[in-house]
Amino acid sequence: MLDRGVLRHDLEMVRQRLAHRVEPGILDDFTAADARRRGVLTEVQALRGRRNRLSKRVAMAKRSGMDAADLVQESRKVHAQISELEDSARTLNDETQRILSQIPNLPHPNVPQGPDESANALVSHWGEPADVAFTPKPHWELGVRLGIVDFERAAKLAGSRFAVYTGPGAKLERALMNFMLDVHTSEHGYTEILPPFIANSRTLYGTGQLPKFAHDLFKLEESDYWLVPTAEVPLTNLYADETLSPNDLPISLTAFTPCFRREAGSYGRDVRGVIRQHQFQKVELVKFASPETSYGELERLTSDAEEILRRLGLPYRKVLLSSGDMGFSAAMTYDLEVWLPGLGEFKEISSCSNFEDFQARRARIRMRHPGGRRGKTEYVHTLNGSGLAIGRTWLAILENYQEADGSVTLPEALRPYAGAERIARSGVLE
RNA sequence: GGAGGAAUGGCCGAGUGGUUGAAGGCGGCGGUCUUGAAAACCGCAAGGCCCGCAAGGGUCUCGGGGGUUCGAAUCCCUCUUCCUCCGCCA
Repeated sequence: MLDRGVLRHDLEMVRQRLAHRVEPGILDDFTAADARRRGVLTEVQALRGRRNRLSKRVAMAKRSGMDAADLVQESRKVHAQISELEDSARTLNDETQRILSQIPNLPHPNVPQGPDESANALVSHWGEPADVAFTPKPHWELGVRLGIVDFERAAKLAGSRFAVYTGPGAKLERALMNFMLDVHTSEHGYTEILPPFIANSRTLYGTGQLPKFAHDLFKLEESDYWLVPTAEVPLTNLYADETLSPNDLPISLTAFTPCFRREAGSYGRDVRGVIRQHQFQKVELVKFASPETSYGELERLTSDAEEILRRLGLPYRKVLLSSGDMGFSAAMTYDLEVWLPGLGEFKEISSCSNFEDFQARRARIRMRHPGGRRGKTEYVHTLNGSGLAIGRTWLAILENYQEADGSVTLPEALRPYAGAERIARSGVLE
C-alpha cells in the first residue's frame, strides 16, 4: 500500500511512475474520495473535541458540587451530531482504503519504464548449454519414458495441471529441497521456517494478494482459510503488527512449502509437463531490511538464488523487469530464467523483489529508528525471491542433463542428496 | 466438544467510570562521571489520522467489533487468540 500523503502531495510524480501499471482513473478516484473523507473527518473531530471539553466541565462542576444539567444537555446534543456524521466518515474511510489497496507499488527509478516484458533489461548470462549431438527432448517425454512422473494418474486424482512423482522422480524433488535448504541455512545465513500452508485473509492482504488477486487463490469452503500461493505470504507476515529492533535486521528466512495457484486465465499456456501446476514445491527466501540497506540485500538475495543454479550447473540469465511486467507489490524485480534445451527457451525459475515499505505498511511491520532519533519508528523494507522453484529446477535438470539414450546424469552437487549419480534409462537411480 | 481464567506501550506489569495515553520496572537512546567500559545519577522516548508553510493544535487507539454513559483501559454484548482442567485424537 502506498502512503496516502505521497498520493496527496505528489500526485503527478505518482502518475508518471505508475504510467504502465494502472488505469489513470483510479488515482483520480482516490483523490476525490480522500478529499471528501478529510472534509467529514475534520468536522467529526471538531465535534468530538467539543464533547470532550464539555465532559471535563461536567466533571469539574460535579466535583465542586454544582449543577451540571445544562452541560449534560448540551453534550447530549453534540453526541447526536457526532453519531450522524460518524457513519459517513466510516463509509468514506472504507472507500479510500478500498481504492488505495488496489493501487500497485511505485517502481524504483532505475526500473525500465515500459508496458510489458519487451521493455525488460538483460542484466547477465551464466553458463553454456551442453554441447550434444542429438536433439534434446522436452522433460515430459523424458520423465514419462523413465517412469518417474505420471500425469494420467494425477488427472484421475485431481485433474489437469497436477503431477504424481514416482520413485526417482519423487526422490529428486526431495533431494533438491534438502540441497537448497542446506545451502541457504548453512552458507547464506537464512533461518529455516516451517510455516502453516494455510493462511487467513488478513495475512494474504498483508503481502498484497488480497483483495485484488483473490481469483488466483484457492479458498477453503466455509472458512477464512486460503491455501498459500507462496511461502512469501506466511514468512513476510510472521512479523505483522510488530516493531522490530534495528539490531535484529536484516532478518533472513527460508522455507520449503508447497504453493497452490488457480492459474485461472492461463488456459493453453504451458499445458504440458510440470512447468505450470496448481501445486508446486518451492524453497523461498524472505528478508526484512532497513530502508538504507534493502537494495544491497536485494542483490545478495538474488545472488543467493543464483548460487543454486550455478552449483547445479544450469545455464541461466538474469533480467531486470520493466515497470509493466513487475508484480503488483514490487518496487524492483530480477527474474532468473533457466535455459531449457528441450523446450528451446528460457523460463522463469526465480523472481527476486524488493517491496520497499509497500507490504510493511499493509502488514504493519515497523522498526525503531537507530541512534537516538527519538524513538521514532518507520516501516521496514521486505524482500523475497524463490531459491528456487523446485518443480522447474527438476525439469531443468532433466532437460539439461539428458543423455542420448534418455538417461539423466545428476549434477555433482546433488549426488549426495540423491544417493546416486544418474537416473538410468531403465528409470532406476544408480 | 465441555468447564473455568486471561489479553494493557519494545518487554514485564499496575490500574474497576472523570487531568491515566496510561504508575513502576526492564530494555533503548542522549548526557554527567571515567583513559575506556561498568556502576551510579540526570534527561529523552508509543502509533495512526486530521488542520497547519511551520510552530503548534486536535482526534482516535489499553486483543477486534458493537453498546451503555455527559464521560469507558475500567460496566454490558459479541468475536478472536492464549492458558488450565475434562473429553476426543495423530
